[in-house]
Amino acid sequence: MKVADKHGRIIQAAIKVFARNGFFNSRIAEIAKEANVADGTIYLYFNNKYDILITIFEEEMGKIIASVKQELATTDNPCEKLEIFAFQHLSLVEKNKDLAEIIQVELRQSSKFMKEYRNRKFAEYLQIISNIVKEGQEKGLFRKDVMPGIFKRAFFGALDEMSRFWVLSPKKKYGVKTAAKQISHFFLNGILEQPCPTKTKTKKRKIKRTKSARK
Amino acid sequence: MKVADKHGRIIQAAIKVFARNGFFNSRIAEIAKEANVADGTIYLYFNNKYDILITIFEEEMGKIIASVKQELATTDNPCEKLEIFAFQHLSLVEKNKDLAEIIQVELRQSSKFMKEYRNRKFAEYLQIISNIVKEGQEKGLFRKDVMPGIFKRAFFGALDEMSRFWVLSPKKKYGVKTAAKQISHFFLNGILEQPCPTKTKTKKRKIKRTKSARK
DNA sequence: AATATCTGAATGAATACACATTCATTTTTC
DNA sequence: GAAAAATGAATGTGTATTCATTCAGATATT
Repeated sequence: MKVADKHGRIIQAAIKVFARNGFFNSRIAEIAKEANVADGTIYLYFNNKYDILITIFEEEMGKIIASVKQELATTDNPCEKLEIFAFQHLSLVEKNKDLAEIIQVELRQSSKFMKEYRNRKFAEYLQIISNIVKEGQEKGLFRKDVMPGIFKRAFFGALDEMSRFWVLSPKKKYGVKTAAKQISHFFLNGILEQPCPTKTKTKKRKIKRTKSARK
Repeated sequence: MKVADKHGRIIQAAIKVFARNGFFNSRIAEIAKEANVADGTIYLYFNNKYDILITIFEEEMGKIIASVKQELATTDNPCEKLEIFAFQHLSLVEKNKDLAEIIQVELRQSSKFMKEYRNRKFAEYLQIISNIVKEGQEKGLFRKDVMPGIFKRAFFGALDEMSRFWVLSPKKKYGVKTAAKQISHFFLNGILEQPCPTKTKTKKRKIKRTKSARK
Protein backbone atom coordinates (compact mmCIF):
# COMPACT_ATOMS: atom_id res chain seq x y z
CA MET A 1 0.00 0.00 0.00
CA LYS A 2 2.42 2.62 1.20
CA VAL A 3 5.84 2.64 -0.27
CA ALA A 4 7.73 -0.22 1.20
CA ASP A 5 10.28 -0.96 3.90
CA LYS A 6 8.20 -3.87 5.02
CA HIS A 7 10.99 -4.91 7.30
CA GLY A 8 10.84 -1.67 9.21
CA ARG A 9 7.05 -1.65 9.27
CA ILE A 10 6.95 -5.13 10.69
CA ILE A 11 9.50 -4.30 13.36
CA GLN A 12 7.62 -1.21 14.42
CA ALA A 13 4.36 -3.09 14.48
CA ALA A 14 5.90 -5.88 16.50
CA ILE A 15 7.29 -3.45 19.03
CA LYS A 16 3.84 -2.04 19.50
CA VAL A 17 2.10 -5.40 19.70
CA PHE A 18 4.65 -7.11 21.92
CA ALA A 19 4.55 -4.16 24.29
CA ARG A 20 0.77 -4.37 24.38
CA ASN A 21 0.31 -8.10 24.93
CA GLY A 22 3.62 -9.55 25.81
CA PHE A 23 5.52 -11.81 23.46
CA PHE A 24 3.67 -15.02 24.15
CA ASN A 25 0.24 -13.50 24.00
CA SER A 26 0.91 -11.73 20.72
CA ARG A 27 -0.41 -13.24 17.51
CA ILE A 28 1.52 -13.09 14.28
CA ALA A 29 -1.79 -12.16 12.71
CA GLU A 30 -2.01 -9.12 14.94
CA ILE A 31 1.45 -7.93 14.01
CA ALA A 32 0.64 -8.45 10.36
CA LYS A 33 -2.51 -6.41 10.67
CA GLU A 34 -0.75 -3.64 12.53
CA ALA A 35 1.88 -3.53 9.81
CA ASN A 36 -0.69 -3.67 7.00
CA VAL A 37 0.86 -6.81 5.66
CA ALA A 38 -0.29 -10.35 5.11
CA ASP A 39 0.56 -12.99 7.67
CA GLY A 40 2.76 -14.81 5.24
CA THR A 41 4.73 -11.71 4.34
CA ILE A 42 6.27 -11.67 7.77
CA TYR A 43 7.96 -14.95 6.96
CA LEU A 44 9.64 -13.40 3.96
CA TYR A 45 11.50 -11.11 6.32
CA PHE A 46 11.88 -13.18 9.47
CA ASN A 47 12.44 -16.83 10.16
CA ASN A 48 9.88 -17.04 12.90
CA LYS A 49 8.19 -15.17 15.66
CA TYR A 50 11.12 -15.42 18.00
CA ASP A 51 13.42 -14.05 15.33
CA ILE A 52 11.40 -10.85 15.33
CA LEU A 53 12.08 -10.39 19.02
CA ILE A 54 15.78 -10.94 18.61
CA THR A 55 15.95 -8.54 15.71
CA ILE A 56 14.23 -5.85 17.71
CA PHE A 57 16.85 -6.23 20.36
CA GLU A 58 19.78 -6.34 18.00
CA GLU A 59 18.80 -3.37 15.92
CA GLU A 60 17.79 -1.09 18.76
CA MET A 61 20.24 -1.86 21.51
CA GLY A 62 23.26 -0.88 19.46
CA LYS A 63 21.82 2.53 18.73
CA ILE A 64 21.23 3.14 22.41
CA ILE A 65 24.73 2.28 23.53
CA ALA A 66 26.25 4.41 20.81
CA SER A 67 24.06 7.36 21.62
CA VAL A 68 24.86 7.24 25.34
CA LYS A 69 28.57 6.95 24.71
CA GLN A 70 28.46 9.94 22.44
CA GLU A 71 26.78 12.13 25.01
CA LEU A 72 29.29 11.12 27.64
CA ALA A 73 32.15 12.27 25.48
CA THR A 74 31.10 15.89 26.03
CA THR A 75 32.78 16.03 29.44
CA ASP A 76 35.61 14.40 31.35
CA ASN A 77 34.24 15.13 34.77
CA PRO A 78 33.14 11.79 36.25
CA CYS A 79 30.47 13.42 38.39
CA GLU A 80 28.89 15.05 35.42
CA LYS A 81 29.19 11.84 33.50
CA LEU A 82 27.07 10.03 36.01
CA GLU A 83 24.37 12.62 35.78
CA ILE A 84 24.51 12.63 32.01
CA PHE A 85 24.24 8.87 31.96
CA ALA A 86 21.20 8.96 34.19
CA PHE A 87 19.55 11.64 32.12
CA GLN A 88 20.28 9.94 28.84
CA HIS A 89 19.06 6.61 30.04
CA LEU A 90 15.80 7.98 31.33
CA SER A 91 15.28 10.16 28.28
CA LEU A 92 15.71 7.24 25.94
CA VAL A 93 13.22 5.20 27.91
CA GLU A 94 10.73 8.03 27.81
CA LYS A 95 11.13 8.45 24.08
CA ASN A 96 10.73 4.75 23.37
CA LYS A 97 8.28 3.46 25.90
CA ASP A 98 7.21 0.41 23.96
CA LEU A 99 10.74 -0.62 23.16
CA ALA A 100 11.77 -0.06 26.75
CA GLU A 101 8.97 -2.25 27.99
CA ILE A 102 9.98 -5.05 25.68
CA ILE A 103 13.60 -4.91 26.70
CA GLN A 104 12.66 -4.73 30.35
CA VAL A 105 9.88 -7.26 30.41
CA GLU A 106 9.93 -9.61 27.48
CA LEU A 107 13.62 -10.17 27.11
CA ARG A 108 14.03 -11.14 30.75
CA GLN A 109 12.60 -14.50 30.15
CA SER A 110 13.00 -16.06 26.74
CA SER A 111 15.43 -18.81 26.03
CA LYS A 112 18.80 -19.52 27.50
CA PHE A 113 20.39 -18.38 24.26
CA MET A 114 18.73 -15.02 24.39
CA LYS A 115 19.54 -14.62 28.03
CA GLU A 116 23.20 -15.01 27.32
CA TYR A 117 23.11 -12.87 24.25
CA ARG A 118 21.20 -10.16 26.06
CA ASN A 119 23.66 -10.34 28.89
CA ARG A 120 26.58 -9.68 26.64
CA LYS A 121 25.02 -6.53 25.28
CA PHE A 122 24.05 -5.42 28.72
CA ALA A 123 27.47 -6.09 30.08
CA GLU A 124 28.71 -3.57 27.58
CA TYR A 125 26.17 -1.06 28.75
CA LEU A 126 26.93 -1.63 32.42
CA GLN A 127 30.60 -1.30 31.80
CA ILE A 128 30.14 2.27 30.77
CA ILE A 129 29.14 2.92 34.37
CA SER A 130 31.95 1.03 36.02
CA ASN A 131 34.43 2.81 33.78
CA ILE A 132 33.15 6.13 35.02
CA VAL A 133 33.66 4.94 38.57
CA LYS A 134 37.19 3.77 37.93
CA GLU A 135 38.00 7.03 36.26
CA GLY A 136 36.65 8.91 39.25
CA GLN A 137 38.74 6.79 41.59
CA GLU A 138 41.91 7.33 39.62
CA LYS A 139 41.33 11.04 39.72
CA GLY A 140 40.96 10.84 43.48
CA LEU A 141 37.37 11.99 43.37
CA PHE A 142 35.59 8.80 44.34
CA ARG A 143 36.23 6.69 47.40
CA LYS A 144 38.53 3.77 46.78
CA ASP A 145 36.40 1.30 48.74
CA VAL A 146 33.58 1.61 46.22
CA MET A 147 33.41 -1.60 44.24
CA PRO A 148 32.73 -0.72 40.61
CA GLY A 149 31.15 -4.11 39.96
CA ILE A 150 28.53 -3.51 42.58
CA PHE A 151 28.13 0.14 41.85
CA LYS A 152 27.33 -0.33 38.20
CA ARG A 153 24.52 -2.70 39.04
CA ALA A 154 23.15 -0.52 41.79
CA PHE A 155 23.20 2.57 39.63
CA PHE A 156 21.70 0.87 36.63
CA GLY A 157 19.12 -0.84 38.80
CA ALA A 158 18.03 2.44 40.28
CA LEU A 159 17.48 3.90 36.84
CA ASP A 160 15.84 0.78 35.56
CA GLU A 161 13.33 0.67 38.35
CA MET A 162 12.54 4.32 37.81
CA SER A 163 11.93 3.53 34.16
CA ARG A 164 9.63 0.67 34.94
CA PHE A 165 7.53 3.05 36.90
CA TRP A 166 7.16 5.23 33.83
CA VAL A 167 6.64 2.39 31.46
CA LEU A 168 3.83 0.93 33.49
CA SER A 169 2.09 4.01 34.77
CA PRO A 170 1.64 6.67 32.13
CA LYS A 171 1.22 9.57 34.53
CA LYS A 172 4.64 10.71 35.59
CA LYS A 173 4.79 12.23 39.00
CA TYR A 174 8.38 13.28 38.37
CA GLY A 175 10.07 14.59 35.27
CA VAL A 176 13.08 12.99 33.69
CA LYS A 177 15.32 15.81 34.75
CA THR A 178 14.26 15.68 38.38
CA ALA A 179 14.67 11.93 38.54
CA ALA A 180 18.08 11.97 36.90
CA LYS A 181 19.30 14.71 39.23
CA GLN A 182 17.98 13.03 42.33
CA ILE A 183 19.36 9.63 41.52
CA SER A 184 22.83 10.76 40.54
CA HIS A 185 22.83 12.96 43.59
CA PHE A 186 21.96 10.05 45.89
CA PHE A 187 24.89 8.13 44.57
CA LEU A 188 27.35 10.99 44.60
CA ASN A 189 26.56 12.65 47.89
CA GLY A 190 24.34 10.25 49.75
CA ILE A 191 21.28 11.34 51.57
CA LEU A 192 22.76 12.19 54.95
CA GLU A 193 22.32 15.62 56.42
CA GLN A 194 24.48 14.76 59.37
CA PRO A 195 26.32 11.63 60.49
CA CYS A 196 24.03 8.92 61.67
CA PRO A 197 23.85 7.97 65.36
CA THR A 198 26.78 5.67 66.19
CA LYS A 199 26.61 2.51 64.21
CA THR A 200 26.31 0.51 67.47
CA LYS A 201 29.08 -1.83 66.50
CA THR A 202 29.93 -2.20 70.18
CA LYS A 203 27.00 -3.29 72.31
CA LYS A 204 23.36 -4.02 71.70
CA ARG A 205 23.79 -7.33 69.88
CA LYS A 206 20.26 -8.17 70.91
CA ILE A 207 18.88 -9.84 67.85
CA LYS A 208 16.21 -11.67 69.81
CA ARG A 209 14.97 -14.12 67.20
CA THR A 210 11.32 -14.67 68.06
CA LYS A 211 10.79 -18.37 68.07
CA SER A 212 7.04 -18.10 68.47
CA ALA A 213 4.97 -17.10 65.45
CA ARG A 214 4.78 -20.55 63.99
CA LYS A 215 2.69 -21.20 60.90
CA MET B 1 3.48 -42.31 47.71
CA LYS B 2 4.53 -39.84 50.39
CA VAL B 3 1.93 -38.61 52.75
CA ALA B 4 -0.04 -35.92 51.06
CA ASP B 5 -0.23 -32.15 50.88
CA LYS B 6 -0.63 -32.32 47.17
CA HIS B 7 -1.29 -28.61 47.11
CA GLY B 8 2.09 -27.85 48.60
CA ARG B 9 3.85 -30.39 46.45
CA ILE B 10 2.37 -28.91 43.31
CA ILE B 11 3.31 -25.38 44.31
CA GLN B 12 6.88 -26.35 45.04
CA ALA B 13 7.13 -28.27 41.81
CA ALA B 14 5.71 -25.35 39.87
CA ILE B 15 8.17 -22.93 41.40
CA LYS B 16 10.96 -25.17 40.27
CA VAL B 17 9.60 -25.74 36.79
CA PHE B 18 8.55 -22.16 36.12
CA ALA B 19 11.97 -20.96 37.22
CA ARG B 20 13.59 -23.47 34.91
CA ASN B 21 11.59 -22.86 31.74
CA GLY B 22 9.60 -19.74 32.22
CA PHE B 23 5.86 -19.77 32.63
CA PHE B 24 4.91 -20.07 29.00
CA ASN B 25 7.41 -22.76 28.19
CA SER B 26 6.43 -24.89 31.15
CA ARG B 27 4.18 -27.87 30.58
CA ILE B 28 1.54 -28.87 33.07
CA ALA B 29 2.77 -32.39 32.47
CA GLU B 30 6.23 -31.41 33.67
CA ILE B 31 4.90 -29.89 36.85
CA ALA B 32 2.81 -32.98 37.45
CA LYS B 33 5.81 -35.20 37.01
CA GLU B 34 7.96 -33.07 39.29
CA ALA B 35 5.24 -33.23 41.94
CA ASN B 36 4.72 -36.98 41.50
CA VAL B 37 1.12 -36.42 40.64
CA ALA B 38 -1.05 -37.10 37.64
CA ASP B 39 -1.73 -34.29 35.19
CA GLY B 40 -5.38 -34.25 36.08
CA THR B 41 -4.74 -34.00 39.79
CA ILE B 42 -3.45 -30.49 39.35
CA TYR B 43 -6.91 -29.41 38.26
CA LEU B 44 -8.35 -30.64 41.52
CA TYR B 45 -6.27 -28.03 43.30
CA PHE B 46 -6.02 -25.20 40.78
CA ASN B 47 -8.34 -23.77 38.19
CA ASN B 48 -5.72 -23.53 35.52
CA LYS B 49 -2.09 -23.01 34.81
CA TYR B 50 -2.25 -19.30 35.41
CA ASP B 51 -3.93 -19.84 38.74
CA ILE B 52 -0.85 -21.69 39.91
CA LEU B 53 1.30 -18.66 39.15
CA ILE B 54 -1.00 -16.34 41.02
CA THR B 55 -1.12 -18.65 44.01
CA ILE B 56 2.65 -18.78 44.16
CA PHE B 57 2.76 -15.03 44.32
CA GLU B 58 -0.03 -14.70 46.85
CA GLU B 59 1.24 -17.30 49.25
CA GLU B 60 4.88 -16.26 49.19
CA MET B 61 4.85 -12.49 48.93
CA GLY B 62 2.98 -11.99 52.16
CA LYS B 63 5.55 -13.99 54.08
CA ILE B 64 8.35 -11.86 52.69
CA ILE B 65 6.84 -8.53 53.60
CA ALA B 66 6.05 -9.71 57.09
CA SER B 67 9.53 -11.06 57.61
CA VAL B 68 11.22 -7.85 56.49
CA LYS B 69 9.00 -5.70 58.66
CA GLN B 70 9.78 -7.84 61.64
CA GLU B 71 13.52 -7.50 61.19
CA LEU B 72 13.23 -3.74 60.86
CA ALA B 73 11.51 -3.48 64.20
CA THR B 74 14.78 -4.34 65.95
CA THR B 75 16.07 -0.76 65.62
CA ASP B 76 14.78 2.76 65.33
CA ASN B 77 17.87 4.15 63.66
CA PRO B 78 16.92 4.94 60.06
CA CYS B 79 20.45 4.40 58.82
CA GLU B 80 20.56 0.94 60.26
CA LYS B 81 17.13 0.28 58.94
CA LEU B 82 18.28 0.87 55.42
CA GLU B 83 21.12 -1.52 55.81
CA ILE B 84 18.90 -4.12 57.42
CA PHE B 85 16.41 -3.79 54.61
CA ALA B 86 19.12 -4.29 52.04
CA PHE B 87 20.52 -7.29 53.83
CA GLN B 88 17.13 -8.89 54.39
CA HIS B 89 16.09 -8.38 50.82
CA LEU B 90 19.22 -9.91 49.41
CA SER B 91 19.21 -12.75 51.90
CA LEU B 92 15.66 -13.69 51.02
CA VAL B 93 16.51 -13.72 47.37
CA GLU B 94 19.50 -15.90 47.98
CA LYS B 95 17.50 -18.35 50.04
CA ASN B 96 14.73 -18.60 47.46
CA LYS B 97 16.38 -18.31 44.11
CA ASP B 98 13.65 -20.00 42.13
CA LEU B 99 10.93 -17.99 43.74
CA ALA B 100 12.89 -14.81 43.27
CA GLU B 101 13.36 -15.54 39.61
CA ILE B 102 9.67 -16.09 39.13
CA ILE B 103 8.71 -12.88 40.87
CA GLN B 104 11.35 -10.94 38.98
CA VAL B 105 10.94 -12.45 35.58
CA GLU B 106 7.65 -14.19 35.09
CA LEU B 107 5.37 -11.85 36.93
CA ARG B 108 6.60 -8.82 35.03
CA GLN B 109 4.64 -9.77 32.05
CA SER B 110 1.42 -11.69 32.53
CA SER B 111 -1.96 -10.11 32.30
CA LYS B 112 -3.10 -6.64 33.13
CA PHE B 113 -4.86 -8.03 36.17
CA MET B 114 -1.73 -9.57 37.54
CA LYS B 115 0.27 -6.48 36.78
CA GLU B 116 -2.05 -4.41 38.87
CA TYR B 117 -2.32 -6.94 41.61
CA ARG B 118 1.42 -7.36 41.72
CA ASN B 119 1.85 -3.64 41.83
CA ARG B 120 -0.36 -3.28 44.85
CA LYS B 121 1.70 -5.79 46.78
CA PHE B 122 4.89 -4.16 45.64
CA ALA B 123 3.66 -0.73 46.54
CA GLU B 124 3.37 -2.01 50.07
CA TYR B 125 6.91 -3.28 49.94
CA LEU B 126 8.29 -0.08 48.49
CA GLN B 127 6.51 1.97 51.07
CA ILE B 128 8.58 0.39 53.77
CA ILE B 129 11.52 2.19 52.22
CA SER B 130 9.92 5.57 51.80
CA ASN B 131 8.75 5.40 55.39
CA ILE B 132 12.31 4.93 56.53
CA VAL B 133 13.31 7.98 54.52
CA LYS B 134 10.56 10.12 55.97
CA GLU B 135 11.47 9.02 59.45
CA GLY B 136 15.09 9.94 58.79
CA GLN B 137 14.06 13.35 57.54
CA GLU B 138 11.88 14.03 60.55
CA LYS B 139 14.75 13.16 62.81
CA GLY B 140 16.93 15.60 60.92
CA LEU B 141 19.27 12.88 59.75
CA PHE B 142 18.43 12.83 56.05
CA ARG B 143 18.44 15.76 53.67
CA LYS B 144 15.05 17.34 53.16
CA ASP B 145 15.43 17.62 49.39
CA VAL B 146 15.47 13.86 49.03
CA MET B 147 12.21 12.80 47.44
CA PRO B 148 11.03 9.62 49.15
CA GLY B 149 9.04 8.58 46.10
CA ILE B 150 12.13 8.56 43.96
CA PHE B 151 14.39 7.23 46.63
CA LYS B 152 12.32 4.15 47.31
CA ARG B 153 12.44 3.15 43.67
CA ALA B 154 16.13 3.85 43.33
CA PHE B 155 16.98 1.89 46.43
CA PHE B 156 14.76 -1.02 45.59
CA GLY B 157 15.98 -0.99 42.00
CA ALA B 158 19.57 -1.18 43.12
CA LEU B 159 18.83 -4.23 45.24
CA ASP B 160 16.69 -5.80 42.59
CA GLU B 161 19.35 -5.52 39.95
CA MET B 162 21.89 -6.99 42.30
CA SER B 163 19.54 -9.89 42.90
CA ARG B 164 19.03 -10.49 39.23
CA PHE B 165 22.74 -10.88 38.91
CA TRP B 166 22.63 -13.65 41.50
CA VAL B 167 19.57 -15.28 40.16
CA LEU B 168 20.95 -15.54 36.67
CA SER B 169 24.57 -16.28 37.32
CA PRO B 170 25.12 -18.86 40.01
CA LYS B 171 28.67 -17.88 40.87
CA LYS B 172 28.54 -14.94 43.21
CA LYS B 173 31.47 -12.60 43.00
CA TYR B 174 30.21 -10.74 46.05
CA GLY B 175 28.58 -11.99 49.21
CA VAL B 176 25.23 -10.82 50.45
CA LYS B 177 26.77 -8.94 53.31
CA THR B 178 29.23 -7.07 51.13
CA ALA B 179 26.60 -6.11 48.64
CA ALA B 180 24.16 -4.94 51.28
CA LYS B 181 26.82 -2.86 53.00
CA GLN B 182 28.03 -1.30 49.79
CA ILE B 183 24.62 -0.44 48.48
CA SER B 184 23.29 1.07 51.67
CA HIS B 185 26.56 2.94 52.00
CA PHE B 186 26.26 4.40 48.50
CA PHE B 187 22.88 5.75 49.35
CA LEU B 188 23.75 7.04 52.78
CA ASN B 189 27.15 8.59 52.17
CA GLY B 190 27.55 8.77 48.45
CA ILE B 191 30.72 7.78 46.73
CA LEU B 192 32.58 11.07 46.82
CA GLU B 193 35.97 11.29 48.42
CA GLN B 194 36.13 15.02 47.86
CA PRO B 195 33.80 17.54 46.26
CA CYS B 196 33.65 17.21 42.52
CA PRO B 197 35.22 19.85 40.30
CA THR B 198 32.85 22.83 40.21
CA LYS B 199 29.54 21.83 38.79
CA THR B 200 30.11 24.48 36.09
CA LYS B 201 26.84 26.21 36.85
CA THR B 202 28.65 29.56 36.40
CA LYS B 203 30.93 29.63 33.43
CA LYS B 204 32.19 26.98 31.13
CA ARG B 205 28.83 26.36 29.48
CA LYS B 206 30.75 24.83 26.64
CA ILE B 207 28.55 21.90 25.88
CA LYS B 208 29.82 21.78 22.34
CA ARG B 209 27.19 19.55 20.81
CA THR B 210 29.07 17.69 18.15
CA LYS B 211 27.03 18.11 15.06
CA SER B 212 29.30 15.91 13.04
CA ALA B 213 29.16 12.18 13.67
CA ARG B 214 26.08 11.62 11.58
CA LYS B 215 24.94 8.07 11.06
C1' DA C 1 -14.50 -60.84 61.18
C1' DA C 2 -15.74 -61.52 56.68
C1' DT C 3 -18.05 -59.58 52.90
C1' DA C 4 -20.41 -56.14 50.41
C1' DT C 5 -21.19 -51.36 49.29
C1' DC C 6 -19.99 -46.79 48.92
C1' DT C 7 -17.07 -42.59 48.16
C1' DG C 8 -14.32 -39.32 46.19
C1' DA C 9 -9.40 -38.61 45.25
C1' DA C 10 -6.45 -39.67 41.63
C1' DT C 11 -5.46 -41.01 37.07
C1' DG C 12 -4.01 -40.41 32.18
C1' DA C 13 -5.82 -41.19 27.58
C1' DA C 14 -8.69 -38.55 24.61
C1' DT C 15 -10.33 -34.07 23.16
C1' DA C 16 -10.43 -29.63 21.46
C1' DC C 17 -8.49 -25.70 19.93
C1' DA C 18 -5.42 -22.01 19.19
C1' DC C 19 -2.00 -20.35 16.21
C1' DA C 20 2.69 -20.52 13.95
C1' DT C 21 4.00 -21.73 9.69
C1' DT C 22 3.54 -23.19 4.78
C1' DC C 23 2.67 -22.87 -0.01
C1' DA C 24 -0.35 -22.75 -4.14
C1' DT C 25 -2.11 -18.77 -6.16
C1' DT C 26 -2.37 -13.83 -7.26
C1' DT C 27 -0.44 -9.32 -7.87
C1' DT C 28 3.25 -6.24 -8.79
C1' DT C 29 7.48 -4.91 -10.85
C1' DC C 30 10.70 -4.47 -14.46
C1' DG D 1 5.67 -12.03 -19.94
C1' DA D 2 9.08 -13.54 -16.74
C1' DA D 3 10.61 -12.94 -12.09
C1' DA D 4 9.88 -11.30 -7.62
C1' DA D 5 6.97 -10.11 -3.95
C1' DA D 6 2.92 -10.64 -1.51
C1' DT D 7 -1.17 -13.02 -0.14
C1' DG D 8 -4.22 -15.64 3.09
C1' DA D 9 -6.55 -20.12 3.35
C1' DA D 10 -5.19 -24.54 4.76
C1' DT D 11 -2.22 -27.43 7.53
C1' DG D 12 -0.12 -29.49 11.41
C1' DT D 13 1.54 -29.38 15.89
C1' DG D 14 1.64 -28.87 20.75
C1' DT D 15 -0.53 -28.86 24.87
C1' DA D 16 -4.16 -27.15 28.32
C1' DT D 17 -8.01 -29.14 29.91
C1' DT D 18 -11.63 -32.72 30.41
C1' DC D 19 -13.85 -36.78 32.06
C1' DA D 20 -14.79 -41.78 32.08
C1' DT D 21 -12.57 -45.02 34.78
C1' DT D 22 -9.88 -46.95 38.68
C1' DC D 23 -9.06 -48.08 43.28
C1' DA D 24 -7.86 -47.54 48.27
C1' DG D 25 -9.96 -46.89 52.19
C1' DA D 26 -14.17 -46.05 54.93
C1' DT D 27 -18.68 -47.66 56.38
C1' DA D 28 -22.41 -50.81 56.60
C1' DT D 29 -24.30 -55.55 56.65
C1' DT D 30 -24.28 -60.36 57.74
